[in-house]
Amino acid sequence: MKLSANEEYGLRCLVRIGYAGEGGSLTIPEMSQAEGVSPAYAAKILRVLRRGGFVKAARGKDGGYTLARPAEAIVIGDVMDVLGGRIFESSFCDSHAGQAPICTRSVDCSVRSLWRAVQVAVDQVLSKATLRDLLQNEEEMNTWVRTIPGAKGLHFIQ
Amino acid sequence: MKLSANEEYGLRCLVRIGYAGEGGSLTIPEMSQAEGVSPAYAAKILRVLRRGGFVKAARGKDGGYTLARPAEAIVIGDVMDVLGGRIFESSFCDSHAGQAPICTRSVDCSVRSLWRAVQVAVDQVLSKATLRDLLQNEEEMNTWVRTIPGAKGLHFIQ
DNA sequence: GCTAATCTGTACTTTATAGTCAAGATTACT
DNA sequence: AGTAATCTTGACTATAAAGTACAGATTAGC
Ligand code: FES
Ligand code: FES
Repeated sequence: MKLSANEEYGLRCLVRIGYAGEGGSLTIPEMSQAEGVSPAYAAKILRVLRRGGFVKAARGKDGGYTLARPAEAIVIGDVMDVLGGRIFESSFCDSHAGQAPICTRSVDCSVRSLWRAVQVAVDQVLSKATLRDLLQNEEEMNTWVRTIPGAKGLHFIQ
Repeated sequence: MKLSANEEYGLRCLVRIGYAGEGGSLTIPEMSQAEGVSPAYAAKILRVLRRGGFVKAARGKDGGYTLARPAEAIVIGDVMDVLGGRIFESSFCDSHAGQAPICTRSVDCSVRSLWRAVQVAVDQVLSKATLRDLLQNEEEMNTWVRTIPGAKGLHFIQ
């Protein structure tokens, strides 16, 4: 249950493109230098974002990447699904069922219930965040985070 | 941000040992058959749980694994930390900082703020769950999940 | 002491993820 | 048309995670 490199870098790249604004665009070399990764790797990450429909690319001279939609129309939860999949896929329970009770027939399993609760908790945060929310500084973002309904416990974020 | 195999199997194994009750114990071959994994792999998983201090092992004939503490004293959040680490480790920001703004000096980063919010949301669920809560069937567990403060949105769990 | 059942530790192989490389396709400009 | 800047793709290598193999150590019972 760690963030993958795809998720970390992917979201950062998307934020950088968002910062470029409406008309602005970012090239692979620019992204590479900004994130401190190789151009080839930046290209690979940006491809995932493009195929996910979050950014669009312009080829040729003066080309680059730009947002495919306004920042407020890009839900971070959707981005994360494309970059790194879901925490809990119920297919795991089907394919990894054991012999004895608990998970056997994938029915009546308290563990699965817990995984779903965790997934919902994460979705509550990520489905309410849009790229627009991330295009602000950390302090403003922390203020925003406190507005998430059902996330009262976040008050200890400074 | 997927569940790792360690986390999936590790928690299942712990639940099975918990089911064995106070005096009861489970051997590696038993666990192997129950979970449908090789004995060697079951042993590897159980070692992690043992070194985490959640179960204790008895060697020799009539040996096996048993809980190191009462089920209600085992917090699932602690178990998950041992099995799969945290979602967001701030060390990532330090070691993977780019050149241009946003994450550069690991200050004033809205993305990091979001990761922290996700981590807190997960901790809210996992820090309130004990092994005792998992030693019941799925329906009872779903009822329990709804009692988590700050997780009102979980009502759509059936 | 011997044996069978059990856990323990290290090293190995396999598979998935992370990251690189090189050849090709597109576009703006002249 | 030619050139330079740019994205696109598939295959490649490196590293981490998943899963296996095996020799060794411990204990109960005889
Ligand atoms: S059915 Fe998936 S963890 Fe039990
Ligand atoms: S400082 Fe870590 S994501 Fe920005």
